[in-house]
Amino acid sequence: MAKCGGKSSAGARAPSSWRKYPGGGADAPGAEPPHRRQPQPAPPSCPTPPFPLGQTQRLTPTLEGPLMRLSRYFLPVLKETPAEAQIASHRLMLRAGMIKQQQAGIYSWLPMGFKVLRRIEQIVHEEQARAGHLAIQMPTLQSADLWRESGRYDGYGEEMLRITDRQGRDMLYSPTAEEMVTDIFRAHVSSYKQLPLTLYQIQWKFRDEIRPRFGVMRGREFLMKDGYNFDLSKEDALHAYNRHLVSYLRTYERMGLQAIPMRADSGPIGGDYTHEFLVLAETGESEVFYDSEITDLTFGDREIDYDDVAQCQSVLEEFTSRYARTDETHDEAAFNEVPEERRRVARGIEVGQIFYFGTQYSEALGASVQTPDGSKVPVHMGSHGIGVSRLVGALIEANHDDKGIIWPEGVTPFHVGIVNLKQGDVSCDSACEALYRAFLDHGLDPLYDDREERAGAKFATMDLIGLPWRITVGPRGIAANKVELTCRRTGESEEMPAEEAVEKIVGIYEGL
RNA sequence: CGGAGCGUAGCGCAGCCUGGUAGCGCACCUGCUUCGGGAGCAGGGGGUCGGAGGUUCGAAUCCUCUCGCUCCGACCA
Repeated sequence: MAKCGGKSSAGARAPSSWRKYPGGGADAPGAEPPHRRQPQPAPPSCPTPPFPLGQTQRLTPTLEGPLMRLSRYFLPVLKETPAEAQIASHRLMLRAGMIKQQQAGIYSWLPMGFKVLRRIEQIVHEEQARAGHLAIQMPTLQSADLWRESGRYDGYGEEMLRITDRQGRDMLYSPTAEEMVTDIFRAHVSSYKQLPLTLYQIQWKFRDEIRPRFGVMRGREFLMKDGYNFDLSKEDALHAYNRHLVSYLRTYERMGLQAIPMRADSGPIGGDYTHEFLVLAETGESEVFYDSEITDLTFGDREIDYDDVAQCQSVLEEFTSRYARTDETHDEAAFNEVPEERRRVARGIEVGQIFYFGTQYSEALGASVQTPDGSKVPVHMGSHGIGVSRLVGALIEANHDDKGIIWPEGVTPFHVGIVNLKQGDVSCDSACEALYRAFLDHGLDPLYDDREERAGAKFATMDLIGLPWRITVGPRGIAANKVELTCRRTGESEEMPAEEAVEKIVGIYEGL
């Protein structure tokens, strides 16, 4: 995204264009339809669809249904830790068979890792839709000419991967997309009446880092949600800025993460108009300084009207009123005004960033609109990024123990693991099958460990891959009509009838 | 880009210094036993020793070049 000088920040990547957003992704169940301008009254005689809307986009059974049995799945777990992995998330992602490194900073995503990536994407899409933003998809390969127009082709430096095609045309693998989205805008928008507009995509990016490390946390190829707002005035653009801050708070919280907005380095632009979102973690790359009161703030289930300027402003003020800065912008004097017992110095992982940068690109690329008085003005813009692939690493950094990953319910690749302790035993097998089908019927993703393995191996695998809930089915319990429900995070177990366990798990996920 | 290190079976490693035609653990395959926290025994399959060139009767081992990866620093979503 675009600090003005051309360096950018924010980031992560997401799987690409073929990924399906059933029902349009945006209107996920529970998400209000995106009313960007005026609410549209429903067409009077809209026929009732033959199936309940929203249901089709629940999970992905069509893609993976038959493969949720571990015996048929592809989950290449490792007992030993590959030598190159230094930090917990990298180690655990390799051991849990989520990723495979292909080159320095470039990874393949194996089924379970890819599933987590898609869960994160789904949340991002739903929250973007809620804020009224529109999903698009731009190419990863872009023409150098567009970047010459903005002046960034020569300015960007070695981080940009430059490619030449067979005709000798200069191209590049996009590290960010201000130029291209502005090109789209200028081609199709010419009136203030078409504003405000916010377009975003979830797309793979490439930055040729000198030294990739920490697995997907600092790769060269990464999946990122990058969004761009177009507004008539600075005032409107600052509302877009606030709106993004609010929607980002919601987005991270749904993933089970606390990401603290911190005043960031705005580069040559100056001003307060950029915030980074940091997840506190020992392995974070940034040193952060904050008032401990900031970590008590949660978004909760408060109602937000994203068109309400005052409300978005007040949320921003609430979440940015305490001292919270990275080492880039740290101000020792201001920090010292925080009561000593509340001063915290820690480390954080940057999982997102928002900017307002004004008319830098709209002027360079000629993106302007006509105002009511007939004059032509360049639009005010901002850009915003969420590091989707990086978030997978950050989530694990923030949620693991010595046995493995502990997924928050919001992003877990499978909602529940079913462990059959005695494969081949008729009563155990049928109890597991019944559980498995019951979860599928409720729209949940179960992972059924039906392998011919010993109990210890199955437990170790479940602990490693970190599903939040495990149901253990053994001959002992089945004789008493009981299964065991275990919480991965606390390790607590409880015996209960299978139906009750299903009910409990379903209840937990319905409450999300 | 500066400094350091490593490439030997899918993974983790030994062998290299002191050249003699490759080994261990895990994983994998077969059988038997075992079966609520990564089982035991027996048998078995799998390796252009990153690549190229050189020295030598002979190179995983010595020399040169090269490619890849990792770590520290600088940098960074």
